[in-house]
Order: sequence, then C-alpha cells, then structure tokens
Amino acid sequence: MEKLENLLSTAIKEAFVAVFETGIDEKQIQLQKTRKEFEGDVTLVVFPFLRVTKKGPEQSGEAIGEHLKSNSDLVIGYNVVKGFLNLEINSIYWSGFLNEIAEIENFGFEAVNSKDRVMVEYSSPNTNKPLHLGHLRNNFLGNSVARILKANGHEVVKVQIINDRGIHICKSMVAWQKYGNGETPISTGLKGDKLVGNYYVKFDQVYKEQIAALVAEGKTEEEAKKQAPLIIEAQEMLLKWESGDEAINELWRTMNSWVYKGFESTYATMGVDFDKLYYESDTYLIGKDKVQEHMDTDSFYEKEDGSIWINLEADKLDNKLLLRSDGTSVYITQDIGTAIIREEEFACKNYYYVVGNEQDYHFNVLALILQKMGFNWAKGIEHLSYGMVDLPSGKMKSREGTVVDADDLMLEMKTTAKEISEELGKLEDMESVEKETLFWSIGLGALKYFILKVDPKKRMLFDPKESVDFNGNTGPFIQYTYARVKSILRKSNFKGGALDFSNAAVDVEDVNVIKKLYDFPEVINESAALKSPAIIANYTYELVKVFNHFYQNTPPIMKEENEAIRNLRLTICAKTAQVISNGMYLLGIDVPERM
RNA sequence: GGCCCCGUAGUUCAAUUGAAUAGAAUAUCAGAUUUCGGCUCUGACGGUUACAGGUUUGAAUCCUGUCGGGGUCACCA
Repeated sequence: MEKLENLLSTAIKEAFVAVFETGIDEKQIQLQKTRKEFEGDVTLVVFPFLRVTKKGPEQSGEAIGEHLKSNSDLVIGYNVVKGFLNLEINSIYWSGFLNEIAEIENFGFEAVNSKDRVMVEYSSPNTNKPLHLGHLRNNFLGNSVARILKANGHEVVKVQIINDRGIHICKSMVAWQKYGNGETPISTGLKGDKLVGNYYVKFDQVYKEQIAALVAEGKTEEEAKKQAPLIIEAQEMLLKWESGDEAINELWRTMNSWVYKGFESTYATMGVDFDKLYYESDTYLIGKDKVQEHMDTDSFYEKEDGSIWINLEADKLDNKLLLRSDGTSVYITQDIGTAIIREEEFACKNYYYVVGNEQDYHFNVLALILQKMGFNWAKGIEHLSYGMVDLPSGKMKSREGTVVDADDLMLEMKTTAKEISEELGKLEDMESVEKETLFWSIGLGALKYFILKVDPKKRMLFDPKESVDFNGNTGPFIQYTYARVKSILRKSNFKGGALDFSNAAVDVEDVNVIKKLYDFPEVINESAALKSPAIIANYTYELVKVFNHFYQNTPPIMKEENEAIRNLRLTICAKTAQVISNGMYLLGIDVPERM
C-alpha cells in the first residue's frame, strides 16, 4: 500500500494545478499530524503557498480542501483554521493498512543487511576498576543503537576497545603486589573486577599519604606528586611491562584475566555483547607505526626533543602531541592505529564511537588527523557523544565514594521488582526459575528505559527513587501493558493472520491505535538517523497510552459478536503487542507474557 | 581566560528540527468502571521556554549580547 503522505502529496499537487493553475515544489508540502483539539487526521500547512495562490491563507486552504474532498477518495472532509488545512482521512485507508501489515512479522524493520555496513564501538572500559553507572548509560546506548541500525537495514559490527595497559593499570598491580598478600577472587570470594578495583583505590590512598608526608617535609605539592615512592614504582613497572619483563607480564595477565571474568558477568547481566574485542595492548604499537609512516603528512612536525606533533591551528584547533619524546604513544595515537585496523578489517561506511561528551574535542581531532593522513573513509567517523549522568547529590566522584556500581544497581533494581511483584501476588503458580528471569527483566527494563528515554546528547539526572517507580512513563508500565494484551490474545485464542475486516465499522478508538502503529517505520528511520533510542522509547510509551485508552473505552472485545469487528480489534491487539515487543527489543528490554 | 555544550510546569523529561492554545510523567486534589489483568482510564492545578534585543507571515528552536550551570584545554586515558 502506498504511503499516505505520498498519496496526499500527489493529490495536493494536482489540486494546485486544478485550482490555481500552478505547479508547486513538492518540498514545500508540509504534512503533519493534526493536533488533537482539531478535527482531522493530517494537516497541510498552507503558508508556504500564499505567494503562488495570491490569496489569503483561509481562502487558499478552503479551495484546496474543497478540491481534495470532491476529487480524492482518501479525503472525506476538511476544515481550515488560520493557515492550516486539516484533512479527514477515509477510515478505509486505516483498516486497509492494518490488514496489510497483519502478517508482517517485523513490521517497521528494513530487510536485513540491505544497507551499508557500519561499526558501533561502545563500553571500552579500563581494566583497573569495575563498571559503574556511567558505563551503564554507555552500554545501553551502544547496544540499543546497534539494534536500531540493524533494524534499519544496516549490517552492524559491535566492538569495544579494552584499555588494558598503561600507568593506571600498573597502579592496581603495584598496590596488589605490595599489599595484596596473594589475594585472589577465589580466596576472597570477590568478583575479579571488584578485587582489582579495591587495589586501585588502595594505591590512591597510600599515594596521597606519601604526598602529604613529603609536603610536611617541606616539598611543594608538585614535587611531592612526582617523588612519592609509590608512583615511581608504578612508572618503573610500566617501563618493565613495555620492555617485556616476564614476571610483570605474568602478573598483568593474571590480574586482567580476573577483571575480564568480572566484566563478562556484568555484561551478561546487562544483556550486551560484542562481535569483536580490541585490546589496547595489541594496538598501541600500531598507532605508533602509522604515525611514523605518515611523517610526510602536511602539518606533522618533529620537535627538537624528538616528540612528534600535528599542527591543527588552520582548523581552529590546537597543536596535538602524537608521540612522546621517548617514542612511546599517547591515547590518540592508539586510537589512530585502531581506526586504521578496523577500516582494513571491516571497511565500514560509518564508524560510530559511543563515548561521553567530555571527549568531544578528542574525536574532532581524531577524525581530522585521519583525514589529513589521507584516509577518505575517516569522514565516516562519528562521535556519538552522550551527556554525563548526575546523581541527586551531584556528580559521581570516585574519591568521594559516590560512584554507583553497575552490578549493585542492577541487583537492586531486580530486588525491587521482586518485592513489588510479590506484593501484588499474581505469580503464585509460577516456577521459581521463571520468576527469577521475570524479576530481572522487570528490574532491568525499569533501569534501561529510565536511562534510554532521555535524549542521549543531554546530561541526565539519575534519581534511584524515581528509577524504581513502575507507574507512568516507565519500562514496567509498558511491560505490564504488553502482558495484558497478551492475556487477551491468549484468552480469545486469537491466531492472527490475514482476516477480512473490510466491512467492519471502524471506530475512532480503533483508528487512533492504527495511526500510531502506522508511525512505527518512520520512528525507526528517525531514531536510526539520529542514533537516538530515546525516540523509540517515547514512541513506545505513546503507543501504550493510546492503546490503554482504546482498551478502556472499547466494549469487551472477546464478547464482540460482529466477527469482522472482533477480528479487527484482535488484530489491533496483536499488532500493538508486536510493535511494543519490537520497540522494547530495540532498547534491549525484554517483555514478559505475564507479570 | 580561549573553545565547546546546556538553561522548558515544584521535580524528571517531550516538542516531527521554524508552525496552531509549548505536551507527558510525577506530586497534589477530584472523578470513572454490571467489562477482556485497577500496575487501568478521565479531569483539575501547575509556564513571561534564564534575561534583553534582532530575523521571519510565524521562534523554545535561527542570530547578537548578558547572567547562570557543565565540559575541555596534559609527553593522563
């Protein structure tokens, strides 16, 4: 079936020729949904055409409306308010549309791999501490964006780069070596990432004490920071690691393996995964090579001390260090190398980096450097910059102990889901294993939805009290609606499929839901274009609200005797359930059959 | 200080990227149901879109300035 917008556009163009004897530019046609306080379904904004019609907005609207009404089967009525022509659409269009999508399994999704291959990088943690609330936003966004792009027809490669080397990793290692007494995840019963994280904290404590002691001896703060024995040990360890010292490398492998095991479990709980992992320890040398290979690049230069720089002043950016005077690489060098390897391996059209907005500058520089090095594909690099997550108490600060741990938070959400569900007591006959799965999907549903419904670009506030609310614009509210719809479908024994309800008298309540369903494909397009799961989240909530209204104000469907109407309404239920399910899938949220 | 982002009901978020009387949720108050899951539905209350100018038929949205908040300017990542 042809899209309503296209059919109307054609009819409107014809109307202008017939009424005003003039052609119009299709791009000028602005169709929008009619606001609910006015009669009609679709509204044409007539302001842009006044120059052509040489009449006032009301008069122009009237003339076009009248012509459409008498010449198009689609338009059965119209009214003009100021410069807005509100058109009433024949309900046959809507029931026909419903009939057409009845049997489409993934309505709204484009054919698999019908569009360019793209890469989404997300998570990319350091291996010296556990994942926290900020990582949750990152992972939920990355995973959801990957699903949305895939639904939109792209082939998607999900990757992360694990920052597994460097001075910060050595800090945990030194602290463990000195104060760890041989502790392991097994001996302590701690998750590996938590154990290693504790030593990262330990390092910082001792380091601070040493600084304080040195300052007390009369050193300046700056001197003390450089001379504290612990930091010197960490730096020496890094040098040993880089030179391949076997004992240090062994320790490094061991401690990282603890962390990976911990991360694996956190990712499993989050419900995210990756197609390929990159490790900084593998790629950091490649970046160095690539920089040296491209030394002839315009605006690369070497200082007297041997350090390598790029001058980006012509592009209103700074001078940026690429290689240290000792020849080692810095953060951006590593990213240059990784980007080049990825292009060689996957040749994607776009490379999306889900990274916080504190790195906006870094990614501007990265894309620019790669372009200067002559890589045309670097134009496809896009930083999916998201805002930071604040707590009611302010910013998360590890030093002040206000960091919200990812595992703890997810568990807390699940526990709350359990308490609320058990209080309602509708699950007595459910197996306990099944209940566990359910509580996780409700708890995580609440959390993911809470985070994803906010525009990624914006900074957001995470209030734990509000996030466990299950009413209003929340994940569990949507899940609950889904469970109710499924309950109707089960009880009415509805099989679905193509049913003839062309003779059914379609009610406004029916049409309102169908119109909302109609929007789904466009919503996916838009969210894919903007890389914004929030658009899916808000749409799904609107659909649920429209459906609940329909459900409340429609006589019991199962008791409906007119078969055509019954089939129509059950089809509405079935498609609503499916779109809710698919929408929530795009957010990484499961929907339960019962709850 | 230079550069970048952001200021919308008490609070948390929307607003099809320039259109109609700026919408939801929450909180507070008032209601609905012989009904398929009351974790439902309907109302009321709540706004000078930080402020001041400008562009436009039309501005929360674009431009300029002011104030306020955040980020970033490392031979850290």
